[in-house]
Amino acid sequence: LAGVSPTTVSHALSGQRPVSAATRRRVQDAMEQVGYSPRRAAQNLAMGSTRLLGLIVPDISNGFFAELAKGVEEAAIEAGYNVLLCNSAFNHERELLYLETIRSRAVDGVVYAAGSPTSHREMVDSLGSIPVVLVDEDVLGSSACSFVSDNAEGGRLAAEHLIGLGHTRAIVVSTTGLGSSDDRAHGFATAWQSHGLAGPVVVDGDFTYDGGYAAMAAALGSESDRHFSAVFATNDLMALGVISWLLDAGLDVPGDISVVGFDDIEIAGIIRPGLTTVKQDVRLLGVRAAGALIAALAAGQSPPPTRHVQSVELIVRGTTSRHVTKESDGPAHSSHCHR
Amino acid sequence: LAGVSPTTVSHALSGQRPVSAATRRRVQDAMEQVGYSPRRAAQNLAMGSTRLLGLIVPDISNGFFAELAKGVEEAAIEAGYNVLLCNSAFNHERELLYLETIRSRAVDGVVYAAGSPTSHREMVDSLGSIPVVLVDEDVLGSSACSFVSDNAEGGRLAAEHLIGLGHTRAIVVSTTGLGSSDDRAHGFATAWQSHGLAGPVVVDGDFTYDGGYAAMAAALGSESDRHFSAVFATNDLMALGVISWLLDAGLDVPGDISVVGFDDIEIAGIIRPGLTTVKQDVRLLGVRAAGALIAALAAGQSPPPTRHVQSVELIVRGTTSRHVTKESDGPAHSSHCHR
DNA sequence: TTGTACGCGTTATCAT
DNA sequence: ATGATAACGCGTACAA
Repeated sequence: LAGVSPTTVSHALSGQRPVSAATRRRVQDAMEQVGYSPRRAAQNLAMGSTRLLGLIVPDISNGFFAELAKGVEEAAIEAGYNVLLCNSAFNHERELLYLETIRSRAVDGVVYAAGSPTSHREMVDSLGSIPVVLVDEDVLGSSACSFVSDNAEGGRLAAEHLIGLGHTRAIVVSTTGLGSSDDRAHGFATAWQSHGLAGPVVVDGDFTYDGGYAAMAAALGSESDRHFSAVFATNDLMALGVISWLLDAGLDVPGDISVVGFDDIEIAGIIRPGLTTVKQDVRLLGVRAAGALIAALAAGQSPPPTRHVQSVELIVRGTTSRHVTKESDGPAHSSHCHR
Repeated sequence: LAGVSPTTVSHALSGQRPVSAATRRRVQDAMEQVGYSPRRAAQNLAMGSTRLLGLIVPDISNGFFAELAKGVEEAAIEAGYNVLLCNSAFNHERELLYLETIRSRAVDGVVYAAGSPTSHREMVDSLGSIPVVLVDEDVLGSSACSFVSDNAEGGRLAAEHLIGLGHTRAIVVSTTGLGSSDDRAHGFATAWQSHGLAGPVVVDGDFTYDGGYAAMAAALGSESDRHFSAVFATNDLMALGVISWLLDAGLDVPGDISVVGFDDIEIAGIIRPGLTTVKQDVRLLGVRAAGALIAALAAGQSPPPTRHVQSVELIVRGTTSRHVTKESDGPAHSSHCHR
């Protein structure tokens, strides 16, 4: 060193106790000279805290989780934390491996975006006393702090929008079993029925572009039973798949069928016509989730088991239009509905 | 503990020296009972290695870097490493902060995707002896190991494709100063000129959808000097912006103008017509970069300063078509070209 | 205002 | 095949 004891160096940096200005200068100069910086590993060992946050996501290359990661990182760096990227790749073994990593690295807290409805409970429990916040998906039976978008409200907004345009028959393309998707579908159906309309048919499909395409194909490919003029897909990628299928089937969007999505991903505003969708601010969800976690950490506690619901917004673009009842509105046999 | 010395416990786990089967069992049982797992911080301190990789990206929510992160994580976890997410947000101060983080956390190695042409050299140098691999962008004057897609070849493929379709006049929308974009534009121009065609006009624009749109607007909005039938944009988002502008200007794609992009992002295959583009495998780029880094780490060295170039592939979709010279091929005053 | 001594949990070295 | 001891680098209670 340059003149003083290790103790003084430590306090000069942490400010935990008074250090004379002259001494502090000498310490800082010495640091500059040798390019010294405290080794985190040693600090961890001495203090018990790592200032490291674990971020568990199923697929970081998925735009949703990438956006979430951005928000989490933002809040983390702001508070002097770093983020350990844990990509479970929808693989349970990988998830368990990361659980072990999180324990052995003594991560201070975890932001857990499960992304699929499998065995969350077990995961959350096995974190033991490590503080966790859940994002996007609630975990049944677990009293953990969670941050979700108002999925049901989003479904309701989509329904009200379509109803306002005169639509009376719709189908919903949703990924059954996925909490967020179910909530969106349920919110849509509830609003739909509250207007005295016949409950929308729910079609199951993967939470992807192909899933949306396949769902439409499976539900409507063989039969010509198109008693609907609108589709609500529980995410934008599915909605794009739905639109592709409709176009391939020779139908016009929104001329024949209106389509509403969910998320407001970048493509939604790029395609022509633009996709009408329910926008959720995923980055902000990440910022808030990590913020709550960090606040709890600062207080030496786990975050309170509150369910934080973030509002969503309907973005009206070009894939929805007023429904007009016309002769060509469906296959011949459906016209008896209008008698 | 349960019966033996700390030394034996350590060796029972590491296998660094023979331990009797009975003893190993007792150790394992004891571990299960108390849910013990070695604290990484202490291992770091004792061994000097953290098995942590730093991943520096400018924007994790950008599909390119998210995909890259996925590949890096994959290779890392495979080799028992973890990934520290460093999102610089295109902010130099943030980048310096992360540099300090990387040093203090004693990260074993760094995967550095600079993403912009500012001050890389300084960054790489200040990492000191920490092994680095560069991804996507080379760093001038730095003899670091780098992994890039064959950008020039991609540009060439795009040019050859358009030339094969009979196009003779093209413009290139590129982000000047961005190495990868410049390489793509240069590869295109070189191939173009090698066929004796008049060099393509290069228009500058941000590396985004809006950048592509604005570039077209700036270059062609006021004048009607459309002496071209094809556009090569150096990434897909820009290409989408270009297409949007063309459509807004009342032009047909590919009827009037053919458009080629670069990257093959998901949207490219979703939009109608599909975007003809040059595909690069970003995930694989990440896997290879991290793999080389880890291999070097295992050998106790820095990765050799080789420039690894990964091949790219032309994906022909619907935004390119044969160029036919017709009356309506341009504004009236341009027809004198055909005399 | 500064210094001393100890502990954090693990591994390397040497000894048995 | 196992045990004892000394680091690793830092924070902090305690003493000065």
